[in-house]
Amino acid sequence: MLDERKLAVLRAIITDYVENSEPVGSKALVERYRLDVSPATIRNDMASLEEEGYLTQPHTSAGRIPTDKGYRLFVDRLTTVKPLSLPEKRAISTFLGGAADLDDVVSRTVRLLAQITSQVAIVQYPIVSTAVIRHIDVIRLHPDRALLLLVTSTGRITQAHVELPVETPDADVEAAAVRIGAAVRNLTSAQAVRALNELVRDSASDTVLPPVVNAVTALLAADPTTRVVVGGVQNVARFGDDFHAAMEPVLEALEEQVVLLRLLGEARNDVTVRIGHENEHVGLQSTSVVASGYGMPDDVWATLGVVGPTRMNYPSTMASVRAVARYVGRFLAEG
Amino acid sequence: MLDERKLAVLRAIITDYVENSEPVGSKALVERYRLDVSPATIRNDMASLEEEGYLTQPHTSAGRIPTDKGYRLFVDRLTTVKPLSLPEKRAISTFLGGAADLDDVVSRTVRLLAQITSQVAIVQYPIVSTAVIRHIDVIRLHPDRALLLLVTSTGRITQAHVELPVETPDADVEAAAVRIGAAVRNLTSAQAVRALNELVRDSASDTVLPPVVNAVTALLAADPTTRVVVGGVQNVARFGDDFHAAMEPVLEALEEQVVLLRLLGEARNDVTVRIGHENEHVGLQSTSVVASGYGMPDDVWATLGVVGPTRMNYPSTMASVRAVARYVGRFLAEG
DNA sequence: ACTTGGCACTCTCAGAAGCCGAGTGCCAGT
DNA sequence: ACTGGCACTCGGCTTCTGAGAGTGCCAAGT
Repeated sequence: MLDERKLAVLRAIITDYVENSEPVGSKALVERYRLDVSPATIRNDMASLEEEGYLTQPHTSAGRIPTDKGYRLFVDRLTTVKPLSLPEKRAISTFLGGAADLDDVVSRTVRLLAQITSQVAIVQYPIVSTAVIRHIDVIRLHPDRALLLLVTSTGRITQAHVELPVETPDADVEAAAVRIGAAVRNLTSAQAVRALNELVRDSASDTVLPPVVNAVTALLAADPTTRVVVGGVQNVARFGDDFHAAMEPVLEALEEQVVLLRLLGEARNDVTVRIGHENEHVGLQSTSVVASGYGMPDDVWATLGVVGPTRMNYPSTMASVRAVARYVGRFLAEG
Repeated sequence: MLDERKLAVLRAIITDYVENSEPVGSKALVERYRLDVSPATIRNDMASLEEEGYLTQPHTSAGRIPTDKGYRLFVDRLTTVKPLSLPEKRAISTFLGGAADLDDVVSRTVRLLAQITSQVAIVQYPIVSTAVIRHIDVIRLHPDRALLLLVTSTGRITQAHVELPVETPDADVEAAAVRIGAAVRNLTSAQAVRALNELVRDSASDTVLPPVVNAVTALLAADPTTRVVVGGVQNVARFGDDFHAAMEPVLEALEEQVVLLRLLGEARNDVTVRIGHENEHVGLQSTSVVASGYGMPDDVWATLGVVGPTRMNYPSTMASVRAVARYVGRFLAEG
């Protein structure tokens, strides 16, 4: 059903459509791409491709445009992600190089991604559970309440409130903090939870320890504040003329942390693409998402990616996302 | 030059234009608003108002629309900010009531503001310098580097890195942290800086104290991380049909923290309005900004506000911004 | 001096008509 | 299996037209 030439035709149509945003016809196709056959032949191929759902016509007797299915085939079989050029790599490296702390790394990354892809960038903060705990701190703000701080090796700070028995002396609180700190330092989230369980078992009499430990465990386990940062929203305005209508739902979706987290999907250390209707969220069904996990090899910390129109340059976007993901992972692993 | 009736005409035109987004003519005006004169009379007044720069015509023989100057007069002299209704007040109160920590308060506020005004909301984090220091912490991440944490009474956490002499024992670092903490606890930023100066003077021999103190002072003084949060960006899509062109620069401006901070302006505890070209930023000259400081009476912590089209409902927007600012201030003062 | 009705004028907008051209599908011929 | 030819379709652009809304101005009325 799909011989070589038909695939070439599909590839050419997508390339052309991505570049010019106009339905592409048989004649223009043979002129611009060296297909070495006549327009009539191409027409037959196009009709066949349309039959099978890879192409569609906006209206009778206009050119063809790719469907989501067409893009999918293109991404899966017709393209290879080219590595970035040396200057591009160097640009990424220097741009990230100046980062001071974790916030800075994330915000630089999101700006960088948005800029080099001209799309909307999304970066998830590294997940605490795969990093190592550096420090725990309990700060008494009120007689009956304390602030719990947790610092990880990636520089990330999470916090929670702890209710305390009112009459607890400050010294006891401090002692509890010290004990917990000693117990979990340099452990991963999973190890820390185990260590804390033991700690509580060994000191059942203590009144301060349990509430604090519970709070720490909750922070470690649920990791409820997994944050997502968005950048380059202004690029939505450039998604295309046909986008002016569908713009509001897209902007709306980008405001919802939950939607974004779902969008990035489960983390994997390679580039994944979700095209048009493959996205669950209705507001984003005329967009595509290109995402990638980042972290160390075999240890994914979080995901980053971009959102753009389905009519996007997939090879170059995928290359950019992959490159940025690798650099960020490497950068965080070092510092 | 501006008798009562002309002002009434201007008010009617703005009211009508805000509602219908269409240039308004003399006939429609006398029909919809009880002006008790003939269209011809209104025409004379309109011509005069145009002469003086309060109105303009999109093209000859269309109706008139207000200029920035017209809106300015309207805001300054033709409107009074009405207090919100009881249900509205209650809605604000319950929406903010459930907030857990500072981040939560800010994010709820920005969502609330965006929703009730249908515009883009901007909320600045409370400035550290007017709050009181609750806790200071120094966490050694590397032999030559430590993380400095600063927690204020509003629950805000700021951080910085400190370079340390490599051979410093952990105990010294801890001791320095304790001394500094004791010196500045429950002081405002300004008081703390003074206290730290004394501390350094009294212990000139110490090698650890100075770098840490310097870092703390820098955090307190420069307050470089004054953050701004934006929400309701999807509302830009509703600013109006004529906005599709000017949309990208607006979105771009909303991404720049610096621009936003400038936009909110110096904090004052009442509502200020900046209309169209009164904004410095070129991308925002077809928008208006309604902002207000918030905090305790006579003690402004930060600013919040909304960005919308110049053709907005000023009285209701101003009322909403004022109400939210007051509630947030009160809420933070209590908790 | 202000207000009003009348009137001529301007200019946009919506719809109709018509042409152009790009593109298609199909068929017969190589 | 490919190609050239041909009839056909249909959206987009231009032009034209009429309708309608709105204006500015003037002369007359209060």
